[in-house]
Amino acid sequence: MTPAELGAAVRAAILEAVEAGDLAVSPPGAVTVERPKVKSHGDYATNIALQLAKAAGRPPREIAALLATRLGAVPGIDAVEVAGPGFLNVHLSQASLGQVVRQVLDRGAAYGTNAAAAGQSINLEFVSANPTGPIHIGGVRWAAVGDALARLLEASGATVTREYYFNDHGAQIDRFARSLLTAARGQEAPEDGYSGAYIVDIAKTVLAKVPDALEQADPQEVFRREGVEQMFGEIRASLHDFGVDFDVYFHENSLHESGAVVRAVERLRANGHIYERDGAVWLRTTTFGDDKDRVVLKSDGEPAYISGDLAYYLDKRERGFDRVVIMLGADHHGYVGRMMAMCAAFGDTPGVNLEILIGQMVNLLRDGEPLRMSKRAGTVLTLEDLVEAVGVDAARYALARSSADSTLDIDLALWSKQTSANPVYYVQYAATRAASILRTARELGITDEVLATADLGLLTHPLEAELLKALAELPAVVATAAELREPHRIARYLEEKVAKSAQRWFDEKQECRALPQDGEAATATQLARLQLWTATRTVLENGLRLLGVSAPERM
RNA sequence: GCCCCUGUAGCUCAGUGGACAGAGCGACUGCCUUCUAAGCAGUUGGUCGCAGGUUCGAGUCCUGCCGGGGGCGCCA
Repeated sequence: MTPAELGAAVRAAILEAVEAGDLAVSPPGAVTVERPKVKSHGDYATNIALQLAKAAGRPPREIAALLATRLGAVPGIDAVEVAGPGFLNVHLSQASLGQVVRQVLDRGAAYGTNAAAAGQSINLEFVSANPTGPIHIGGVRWAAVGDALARLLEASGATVTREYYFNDHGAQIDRFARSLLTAARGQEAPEDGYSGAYIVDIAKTVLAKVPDALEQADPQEVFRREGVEQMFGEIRASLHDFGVDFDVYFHENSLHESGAVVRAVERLRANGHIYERDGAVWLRTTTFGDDKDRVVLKSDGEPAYISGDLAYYLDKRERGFDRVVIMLGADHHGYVGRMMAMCAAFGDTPGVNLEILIGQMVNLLRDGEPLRMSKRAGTVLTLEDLVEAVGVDAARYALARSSADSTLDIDLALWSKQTSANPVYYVQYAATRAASILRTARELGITDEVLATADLGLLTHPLEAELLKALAELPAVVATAAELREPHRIARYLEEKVAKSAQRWFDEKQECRALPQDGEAATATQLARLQLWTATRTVLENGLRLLGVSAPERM
């Protein structure tokens, strides 16, 4: 019996009680059960009686007792106790616990997926770093977290488009182009320009591709066009090497060239939210809770930055996405108010049609001390540097295992350590251990056909029960992580629940050995244990895959 | 001044209103003839920043204060 099935059984018990006239409440839509921290509180517990007490107008313990009687008769449930203020503590039968293995094996790579977000069409925008330089650590975090979130949402049944907004319009790009031009001429970088060695490299590449670039009528335009394309190619390549590929790379420039910006402004004007003042065109975002109104078209006739966002949002909605999700760094949190107001001004619902996820900053540490990022001092850390220093798996895992609400310290010395100080290896090690045991079983001639006959009710050791319950949690963990947009929950679950209980089980070498010794045939219990190892390997693989991290066969 | 994030063990951090607050690292002690010791067990270590409030129940929700980070442009 899985947690979901138990929850359904509890709900059924409530319905029965209501029907029988024992309980006067409107039944809850779904009942969730949780794993109690204390062993004596059973395999699963629910506080549903406490929740129903008010509506029912009866003491919670009384309701709990009522439900306990009904639940006690459900097959697979060994015992139900009423505890404390009105908790229901449920003990499952061993045979019932073991069935989780069957479910994991049947579903395989699909185990853990759920339908919580079925039918949703989500556009997830992340990274979107400007093509004026390589992706540095600010963007790296969103690459890891954003891609993991995309995988989670897909695992919860949503259709997800990963999108990268390519900011190839405006003053920043002009500065970039000017910097390339001056570099090509062998001059010093302009005052407000970009300097780094990559500027010189790109300038050279452009010159190699367009030898007469400096002689053309508008050389800066040549460097803009070619340089941006070059930079963008590099960004795309390093993201690809990081395991992150986008479905759509959207060019801001296209919004301006196609007239989409003008159309978006006209749409807002038609909705009555546009006015003119001091020669500029304003969006009255204060109508929808923003601090102040925002200029969308500057008095010099140029579009303000936000106008691109207006058109972009509209474009996404017109492409059929009912949910537009954007991940931004904390340095952009000031945009949330105006973006939400913009969403409302279009007649949409902020928080539903538009969702903005703010992630906190990252610091680079050296010897435990924060390091100021400085191009001149050579302390800029790019995505490529990070991958080179610690590897894709360790980098993605470390970036995704912390809550995005917390600032993150990147400690290269720590992240590149191949020890237990580095949790990614802890999880991967458990996965390879499972693989190793299963490999040996095959070598001993234990075939899948033989394994399929295993009696999972033989998994009666307490450490086996712990592991079974850990494996049973994956679907709920995935659903919650997706719903809360918190991929780090997957990592913590893998570390603290799955890998931990698998390792403890493995270490019980006297009582829980899975492989036969001395050329003997495998016992029925050992076959069941091998199936549990197979299920464990599957859960670790599925969980790591959600984070974009590999589950190696060997370490 | 206003807005967002944050404050939990010596350090790094989990903990979507539940029961006795957890993990890793560090320190100390054990465990390799036998499925991978990148592992396991144990000991040590907490006024969950402070003060109120809501609740049967608060690390979690609300208010105020204190500390840390970020943001408040006709920049992008």
